[in-house]
Amino acid sequence: MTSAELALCMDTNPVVVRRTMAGLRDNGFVQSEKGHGGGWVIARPLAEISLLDIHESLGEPDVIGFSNKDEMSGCLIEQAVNRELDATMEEMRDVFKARMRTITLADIWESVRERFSAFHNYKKDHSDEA
Amino acid sequence: MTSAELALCMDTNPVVVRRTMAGLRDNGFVQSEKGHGGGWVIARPLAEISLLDIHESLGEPDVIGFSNKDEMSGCLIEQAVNRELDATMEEMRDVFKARMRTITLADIWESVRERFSAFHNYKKDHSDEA
DNA sequence: CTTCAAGTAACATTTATAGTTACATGAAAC
DNA sequence: GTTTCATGTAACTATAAATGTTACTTGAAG
Repeated sequence: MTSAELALCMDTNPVVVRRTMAGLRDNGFVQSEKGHGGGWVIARPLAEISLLDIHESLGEPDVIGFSNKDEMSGCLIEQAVNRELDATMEEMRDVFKARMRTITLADIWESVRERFSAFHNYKKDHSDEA
Repeated sequence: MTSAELALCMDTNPVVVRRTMAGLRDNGFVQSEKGHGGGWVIARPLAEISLLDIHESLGEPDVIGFSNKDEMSGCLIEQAVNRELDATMEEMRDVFKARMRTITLADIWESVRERFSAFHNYKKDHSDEA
């Protein structure tokens, strides 16, 4: 698919798509081609791409919604609170990574297929109603 | 202490202090008085104020640094990813709350005292050097 | 009745993220 | 080969959330 097509799907801009995909390309998860017939293809089996791979390829944006206002504060109270918060943030990041590591795009795709089947069967079972 | 004094300590603005303290006051953890000699006092023993109490009093700002772009998306793939992310976010929030619940201001204060003593003893032991 | 301090609404500033424009690079089609 | 299509990327703009500020009101003590 081209960046323009992906941008349409994701309701965003082709340049944003390219920026986002750049990290995935650098890490070998997708490939891009210029010119006629160009665009993006997935470069590895879905089962070999974890959500953690993607997160890391996107530059590991911090998954914690708070941070120490001043890491080098001279305030002893602030330091004491920061020690607790730092430990908490580490534990939260570990939880995040542990989960993301185990989930692959193959899992996501399978999850999509299951839901789609359920929807399809529901429609079939109820097609003669009302 | 007055809001102005606290603002100086925290390198911020008196109004910001009042806004922030408002939730703590509404939940009974601090009290405020107007006029001469007014200001803020802590209304309960430090051991009875947990970091979770404070977090909740501050309106439970979300501790997760990411979110589902579109919770009601019709895209089956986005939904599948969101199911995984939602479960992850829940687990991360649980980790956060579990920790914050067990830490009280008394713990923080004790931690400050320990560090201060260590610093004080270090200075005493090295006061005749250089 | 003056002074001090919180309460609060309205506004301004800042910062990070996302979106956009513009142009360069390179590959296929004609 | 030159036109077309698509990525690569820098620079700029817009948007939104958090924080800071101003201005004014309420209420208590001197």
